[in-house]
Amino acid sequence: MIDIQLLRSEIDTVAKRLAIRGYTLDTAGFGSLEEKRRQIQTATEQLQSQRNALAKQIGQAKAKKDETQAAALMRQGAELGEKVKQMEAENGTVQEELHKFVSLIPNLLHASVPVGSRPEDAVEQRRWGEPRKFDFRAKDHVDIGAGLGGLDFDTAAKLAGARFVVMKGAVARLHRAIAQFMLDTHTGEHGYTEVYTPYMVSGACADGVTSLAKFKDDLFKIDGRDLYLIPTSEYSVTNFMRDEIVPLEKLPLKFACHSPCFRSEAGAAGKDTRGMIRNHQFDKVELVQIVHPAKSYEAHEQLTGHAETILKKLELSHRVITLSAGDTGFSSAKTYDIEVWLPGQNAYREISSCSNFEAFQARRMQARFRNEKGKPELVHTLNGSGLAVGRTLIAVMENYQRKDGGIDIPLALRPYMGKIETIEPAR
RNA sequence: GGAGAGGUGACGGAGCGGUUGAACGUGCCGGUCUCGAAAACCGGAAUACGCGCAAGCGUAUCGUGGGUUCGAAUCCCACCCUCUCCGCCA
Repeated sequence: MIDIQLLRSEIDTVAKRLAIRGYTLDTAGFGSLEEKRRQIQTATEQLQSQRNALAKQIGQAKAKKDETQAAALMRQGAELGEKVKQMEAENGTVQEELHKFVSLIPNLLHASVPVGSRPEDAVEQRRWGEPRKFDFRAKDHVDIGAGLGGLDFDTAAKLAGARFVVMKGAVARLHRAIAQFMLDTHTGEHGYTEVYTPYMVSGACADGVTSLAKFKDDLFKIDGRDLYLIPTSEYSVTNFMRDEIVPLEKLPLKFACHSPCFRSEAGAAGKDTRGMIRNHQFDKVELVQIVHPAKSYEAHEQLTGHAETILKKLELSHRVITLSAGDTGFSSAKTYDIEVWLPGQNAYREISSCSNFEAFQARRMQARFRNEKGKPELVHTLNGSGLAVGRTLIAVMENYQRKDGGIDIPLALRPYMGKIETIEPAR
């Protein structure tokens, strides 16, 4: 949520900044809603004040045993009470309306975010390694997986329909090894605390990290309950801070979480339907940081670096881009995507998204710290994939494939794979 | 799933229909004392919002949401959560 005070005091500036990301702020609509709110709230509070004063007088009259006086005042109170109730209801409605209006506004972008709304408007920050060259025609992970007997989309479809996968044997183990490797790296070398969380969260938590009203169609909801399957553990982990005020010295908080992620992919019909690039269920190791507002951009660079480390250790060529204004997510002020080279697609594809949300999420979930003056202040929140496990598996399979259909295990993963150094094609 | 107990400020813990935003204690901040510290004593300190140039005034908040009442932390209802016992279970 953006700061409503800012909306009140500098609406034109806010509108201009939102326009950069292609969002048209209804300034007139806000103005009239805000005016209405001002009137109703003031009127309500005045009535409440009258009611409270009257109640106090009645109390005093009763204390003095002046029953006549008390009875007269109580008649007045009954009348006033009705008015108060009506006004309070009206006030509740307008406050809710205003809150809804504001909560649907996306975050303001950082000044360094490239203008534009197309993917091509993203700015490449850096590139690491060379796309691997093969002296044979490189296959994609679907064909490699079939050859290894390790990826089975037919069985998955039988179980749950499209966009799922069944992994078997050494490939399933490799998938597990990748997750372990990531967690160990982030906890052992980057100072993150490993956490395990619920895979379902309440609607309030979902609304804490983004707009539930806007994005509920992307989530799987538990039938008849206020519970959603997490589309990323950002949903569970960031909400550790919901309604909390932590001491200054606790910051920064750094959490790493391995979890499955569930996404309905409602708007992705026909996109990336082959293989396991875009599934309803995938594993991810998520990095979450809760930091002092003055440190969030520094933390953003570090967190992105932590995610990149995984790819470097796996010797996978990748690049880092700053998403364009139009592509930056609803809650984010600035996002770096890390894209890994996929020979099967002959392209760099997203494997991590690292965002600084500034106080946007913190304001939604009232996540605060006690600042240098001892006053509560909103924290800044960040997160990034470190990395998507399924897509990393794809990258490993495609980049480490051999002409005979087998794959080599990257050195960094071998400690997690027993004595296995390769996965050989199925007979 | 059944039976019971309970959810109050940073924490412990009173209050159980009326000057209670909330006693008291601990912790915290400032001061007195001290060479310094401890102890003792004095004082201060919640959050959000509204109106106002400001001083200030007002409103809301005692798990959440409703209700009763002139007035609710206190009474009633529903829900959530925690604890104890029983049952069941990975």
